[in-house]
Amino acid sequence: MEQDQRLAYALVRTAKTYLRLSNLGLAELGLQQGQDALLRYVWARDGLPQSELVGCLSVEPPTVTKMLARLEKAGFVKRRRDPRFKKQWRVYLTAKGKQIEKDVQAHWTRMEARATHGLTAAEKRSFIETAARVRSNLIA
Amino acid sequence: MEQDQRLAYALVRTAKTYLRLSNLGLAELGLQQGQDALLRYVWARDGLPQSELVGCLSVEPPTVTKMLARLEKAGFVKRRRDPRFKKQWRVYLTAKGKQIEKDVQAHWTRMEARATHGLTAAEKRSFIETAARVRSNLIA
DNA sequence: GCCAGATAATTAGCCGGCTAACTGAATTTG
DNA sequence: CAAATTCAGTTAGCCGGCTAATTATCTGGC
Repeated sequence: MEQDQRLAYALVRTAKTYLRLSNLGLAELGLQQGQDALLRYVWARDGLPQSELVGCLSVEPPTVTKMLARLEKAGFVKRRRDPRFKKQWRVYLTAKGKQIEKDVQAHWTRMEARATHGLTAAEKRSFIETAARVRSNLIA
Repeated sequence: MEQDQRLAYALVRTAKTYLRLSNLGLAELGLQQGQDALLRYVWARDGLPQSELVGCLSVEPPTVTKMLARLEKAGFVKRRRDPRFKKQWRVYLTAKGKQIEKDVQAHWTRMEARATHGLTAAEKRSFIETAARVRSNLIA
């Protein structure tokens, strides 16, 4: 079909395929869908404000509220009000949240190897660069 | 961050950005999220069986059930049982469903132009081809 | 012909995403 | 200082996606 000539179609279809497969691995670690994406930022900076997650994840505030509620319920993070700036919540890792980091990173590494199998370094670099240009076209 | 060197990260992030923007345009036409993707197959073959949509969209049966229920409620399609093969439902366009086709295709064309702005034909082709290889790596 | 198994679709219930409308805290401004 | 505004986060409710379990309809083998 002519649709198959569209970059957008290839992009979205491939991303969906990736996410579907990736979620299987995450489920084995006790995580759902985009929870790894959120944890990534908490691993990088323990205690970051909730509002910053909204920015990092490019997602709306209610989405973060729900995700954190579930991650907290599942025992990966806990939230505390900032004592000086009380309208703000900060997100902290629990022991369980810290422990799972290396498993998730191993999962990402495995997924990346599988996705890029048979690509040269140049092909991979070129794909990433084009994706970045497409994204900035869309944001502009 | 090192994450930015991963193809998968670039892929998923760009696709999300695309979908978010695309949905704004679809909303103006009275459609939601993936409803255009489903309609595409009905435009190509009016009266196709519901089960075929499951295959085309690479999605699970309950997802199609829900999407069709909403598209039907919104008046874009109607479903009829196959008279000979009664366990199967077929999906037909309404007048409204037919009318909207050209608007959606114009939307896709606009989005594609915006996404690929500044890319050469070769860059675009190369991106699509790499995406296809990544996808087949993941499916295998 | 009849019963077992495969197949088409549905229901219930969960998660991630959104918008709209709201609460409560902090800051700006008259 | 008080009122208005802006900002952080929540709640409700919708949609697209999933899995698990169920219903209804074929199809095959005995």
